[in-house]
Amino acid sequence: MESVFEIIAEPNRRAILSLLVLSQQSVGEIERQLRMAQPTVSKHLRVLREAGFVESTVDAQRRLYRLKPEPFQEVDAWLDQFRRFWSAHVDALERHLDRMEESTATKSKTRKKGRGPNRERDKGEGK
Amino acid sequence: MESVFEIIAEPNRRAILSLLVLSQQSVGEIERQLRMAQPTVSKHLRVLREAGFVESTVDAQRRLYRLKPEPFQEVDAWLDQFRRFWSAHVDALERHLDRMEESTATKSKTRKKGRGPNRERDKGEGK
DNA sequence: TTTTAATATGCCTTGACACGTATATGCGTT
DNA sequence: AACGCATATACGTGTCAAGGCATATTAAAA
Repeated sequence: MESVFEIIAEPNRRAILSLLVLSQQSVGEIERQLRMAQPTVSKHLRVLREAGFVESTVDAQRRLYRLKPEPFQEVDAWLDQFRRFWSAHVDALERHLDRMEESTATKSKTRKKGRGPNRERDKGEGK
Repeated sequence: MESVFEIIAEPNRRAILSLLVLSQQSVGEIERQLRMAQPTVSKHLRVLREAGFVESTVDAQRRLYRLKPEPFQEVDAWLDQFRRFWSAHVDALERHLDRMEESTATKSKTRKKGRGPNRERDKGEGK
C-alpha cells in the first residue's frame, strides 16, 4: 500500500472520503450511511489514517474521523504535469468550436469564459 | 480494472504516462527508457488504451502512443470536491503564519501570493 | 521468400488485498 | 462487577492483477 494512488483506487475508500468531506463522522455513522460491515469500515479507516488521509479523535467510545489535506494535494501535484497538456487540447477544441460558431452566424456569446476545466491553472504561455 | 483510479494506481503505468506527456513514444522507446520488459510495456499500454489514457497510430512496424486528456480530467473532477476543503486548511495555515510573522517583526513580504496549492481554483466564497 | 525487427498475446505463478466471521479491547452505564 | 455499545484486530479464504517466458502476428529488409 505504497502510494496515495493505491489508497484511492479502492471504491469504498473513495466513498468514505466523499462522506467525510461533508463533516467528520464516527465509524458507526459511516457504517450505516455506506451500508458496509463495521470491520470493513474500520479496516479502510486504518489504511486511510496510515496514509494520512484522515485523522481521528476520541469521543467516549466513539472515534470521530475527519479529512487531512496533504495526500489530496499530492495527487493534485501529480496531475499538474498533465494540465498543460490537456488544456492545450481543450484550447484546440475551443478554437474548433469557435470556428464552427463563426461560420454558423454568431448566435450568442455563451462561452469565452467558463468552459474547459480550470483554465486559470495554466501558468503562463497560454496561446 | 474498473476505474481510472485503479489504472493510475500502478507505478509503471504512471511512469509511462509521465513519459508520454513529453512527447509520443514507440513501445521500444518506452521499453528502453523505463527499463521494462517489452511484454510488460505492451500490457500496460493495452490497459491504458482501453481506459482512454492513450491512443496509438501505426508507423510501419512501430506503434506510436500518445496521451489523451479525458481520464485525467476525470481524476481532476473527483479531486474537485476536496479542493474547497483543503484550501480552507491552507488558508488557516496562512493566517497562522501571518500572525507569527507579524509578532516576529515584519521581515519581508515574501508571501501573500504564491503559497498554497492553486488558490485560483476556489470558485467564489473564499474567506 | 526467408529472415529480422517491432509489437501483441497466451499461459502460469505468485502475491496482495478485500471481505466475512469471530473475537478482543475499551469505555460508559447500571 | 457485570453488561452492553462502539470500535479494533486476527485469521482464513477467494479473487484478481502483474510479471516472466514463450509464442504469435505483422511489416520491413535482404
